[in-house]
Amino acid sequence: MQSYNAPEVEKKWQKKWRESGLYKADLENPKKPTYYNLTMFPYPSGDRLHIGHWYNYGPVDTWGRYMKMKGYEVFQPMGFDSFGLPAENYAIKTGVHPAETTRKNIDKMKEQIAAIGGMYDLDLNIETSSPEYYKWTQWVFLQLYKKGLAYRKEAPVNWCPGCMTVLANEQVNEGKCERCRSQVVQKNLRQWFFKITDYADKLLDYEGLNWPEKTILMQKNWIGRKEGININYKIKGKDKILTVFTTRPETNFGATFVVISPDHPLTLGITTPEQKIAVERYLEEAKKKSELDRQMEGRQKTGVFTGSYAINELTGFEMPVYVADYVLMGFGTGVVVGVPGHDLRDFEFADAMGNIEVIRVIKGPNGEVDPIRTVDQVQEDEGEVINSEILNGLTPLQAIPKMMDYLESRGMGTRVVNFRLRDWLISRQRYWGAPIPIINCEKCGEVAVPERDLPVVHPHVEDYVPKGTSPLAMAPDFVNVKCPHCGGAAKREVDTMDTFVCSSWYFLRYPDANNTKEAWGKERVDKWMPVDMYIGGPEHACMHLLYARFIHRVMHDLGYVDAKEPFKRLVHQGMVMKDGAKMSKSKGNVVSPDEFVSKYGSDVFRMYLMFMGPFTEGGDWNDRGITGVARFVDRFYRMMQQEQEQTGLRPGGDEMDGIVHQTVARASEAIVNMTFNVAIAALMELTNEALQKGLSRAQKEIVAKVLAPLAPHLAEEVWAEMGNTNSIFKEVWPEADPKFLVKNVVTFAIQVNGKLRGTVDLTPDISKEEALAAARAQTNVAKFLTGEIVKEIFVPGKIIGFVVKV
RNA sequence: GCCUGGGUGGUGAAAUGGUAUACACGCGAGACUUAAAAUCUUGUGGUCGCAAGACCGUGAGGGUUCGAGCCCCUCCCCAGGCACCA
Repeated sequence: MQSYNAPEVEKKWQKKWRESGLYKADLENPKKPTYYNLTMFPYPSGDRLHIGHWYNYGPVDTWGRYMKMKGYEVFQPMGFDSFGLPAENYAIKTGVHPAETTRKNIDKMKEQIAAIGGMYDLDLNIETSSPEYYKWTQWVFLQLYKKGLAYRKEAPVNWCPGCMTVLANEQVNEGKCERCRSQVVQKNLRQWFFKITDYADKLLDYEGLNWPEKTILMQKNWIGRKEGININYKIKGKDKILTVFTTRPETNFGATFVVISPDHPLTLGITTPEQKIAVERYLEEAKKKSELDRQMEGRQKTGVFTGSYAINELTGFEMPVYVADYVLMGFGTGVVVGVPGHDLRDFEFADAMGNIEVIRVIKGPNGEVDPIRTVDQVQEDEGEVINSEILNGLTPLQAIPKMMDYLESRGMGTRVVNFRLRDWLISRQRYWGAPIPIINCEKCGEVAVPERDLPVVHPHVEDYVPKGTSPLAMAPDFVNVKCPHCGGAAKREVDTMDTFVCSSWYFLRYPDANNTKEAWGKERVDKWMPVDMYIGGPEHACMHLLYARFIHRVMHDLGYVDAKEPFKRLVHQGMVMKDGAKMSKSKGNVVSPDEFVSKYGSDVFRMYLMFMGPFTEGGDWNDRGITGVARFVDRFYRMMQQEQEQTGLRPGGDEMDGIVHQTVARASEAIVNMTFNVAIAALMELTNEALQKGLSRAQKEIVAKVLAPLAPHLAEEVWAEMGNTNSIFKEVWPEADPKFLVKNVVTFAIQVNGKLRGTVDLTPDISKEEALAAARAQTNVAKFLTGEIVKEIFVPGKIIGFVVKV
């Protein structure tokens, strides 16, 4: 008997698969139902593939191969997200131009990915930094621009001093740069934005999507839709009106102050001469405060009285108007009405100011009606509305619509919907990104580059180290152009696009990657979109996955693609950690797959990663268990060889048919659930059994097919050794035949008062009476049936139970 | 603080309300071997017991049920997300 030589066998099949076109889908004329199986494309890294890549690409390929055997035309492409900070930073570090390092890294990475032995189509040459690709990224920009969805404005933006560029809100985490962890500062800059807020409502529609609830929830929270009402308050003695946004108008009888944001345009206008100096000083200080300072302050409230009063028309109460930096200009109207009795922040502010009246308008949990004095008495929800005339006796939930109707009918307010989502800031002051196809002409102003002039070629610049303004500005040939409109002297936009723009449409390019006339052909793409399965890390929930949905939806609205949503089913792989921490070079805890792959082979490594636990959960890496999978591969190979060197083993009989078909059922279910660990366990059990009892050839064929998606090389090898000349991946996934799943003996558990007292082997279709009798016959059961039997339980095939009164 | 997931042997982990701990690692014992490795066989939640078996056991405490890892309530811990968003 010959032992299994993984390195040799794996190389052989990888070559054969590549040559036979196993990795290719018939994109033009798929003859089977299409299945677009996609993993988030990687950025080209100078390092070797890490465990995270394998943890992702192995199981995705397993899924793709499974679907292929289920009869689908599977399209499983892979490209490279090659513009952006990782490539650029790598270039800065090595001192080699990013164009060069990117090229080299992609070529190297392609080889490594091929060595996994996945059926990824790597030949489509999708690289976001190639002119053939970014031409169409620029085209996408122009479509948005034409629709008024790309615009430029001066606004306070997040500036990362480490990366020397602005960042989108989504890229700021706890006030720090998502990438380099530098403290982000606010700057006023004129920048390009995509109007993703116009799509806020559309993006909240997840109908028909098979996505993790958690991801949907995260996006929903990020979009942050809030229904409320804008209430107008007159300023006493002034011809000015302050509009506040609130979602809790039912507490308005308890409103006793108003707070305006320091950034609000009316702040100084409503300040009285006596308060002017104090307010101006406060505004100065607020401006100086960094994000870090604010975090240090925590919830500690500061503020200054403006000297003005807003009139609460409901009560006639004259509400002092304060300016305070806890009120953000970016949300609602930048003005807040304070109900200190029923909002924690409002109470904290009132408390900090000292002389603000607190009125109770909701009964306490124990029916309290006395005034609220301390923070822990503040009652934010539930209860019964009191001291509120028309609303008395209602719950807050009932009172809200009534109050809104009331305010609207008297012209005091208007219902509005607000979102937490901000527009997507896409300009970057960095070198390695797609140029924004805009020309600034002194005469004509902002002019879009005509589509026929695309691509705006990314200029070669030697000094690309970030300085705070785009390095593209250092290329005079790039910057100075003729205005496409008037022919006069003009200058190009020098900022580049956020790489998330590049990655928000690449899945539309894959099926039509060589199209030179359009970004994609609609007919072709409609055959493949939406992506049937999209797999990637959960960290993209509110970035890539939101941006991609947005851009795709815009393209849908413009008629370029039929599908509304880009990703039908979404799965997040878990993260592989080491000693409870993220693997990173700085921590020095990076585990390289290479030594394991060369020692055990790709199949074993892939299976071990899957066997560690559920795919979506990831886990802590340790190499102790990999021998178990390696042993399984040897045992499996031996099991498959046994027949060829028949050693008197009985070719599998009925019993093995049952086990084989049960394995088919269990493994199929596990693969569909992405719990590959369970599928592998099922095959291990079968192998342990079959090594004792032997398998018939028909049984072996079934078993090889079940193994195929999990250990493709090994399965293909044993398939060939059985004398088959076609690829096992051209075979149809086996179905569990119910006739083999029926057992003629099942073990029933016998319970007395729910406690296990014995088991008994019976036919599955036995009658209740017979089963109960058989159970009673057991001495150990009879022992516990001393009292009066009040109930007898019979669950066919499973449980025989007695309930005894004690 | 709020919103999500999770807490099961020494370890990674299985379990449509029905025999908890499948599968694997590790460990113990044995076989093969001059020996070791590899491989094979076998045992392996805890306590008591020669055994049959009994009792306890899925983060803690309650509840529903003949029966709960699973459903309900309260709490603790861990991970992820959001966070002065009105």
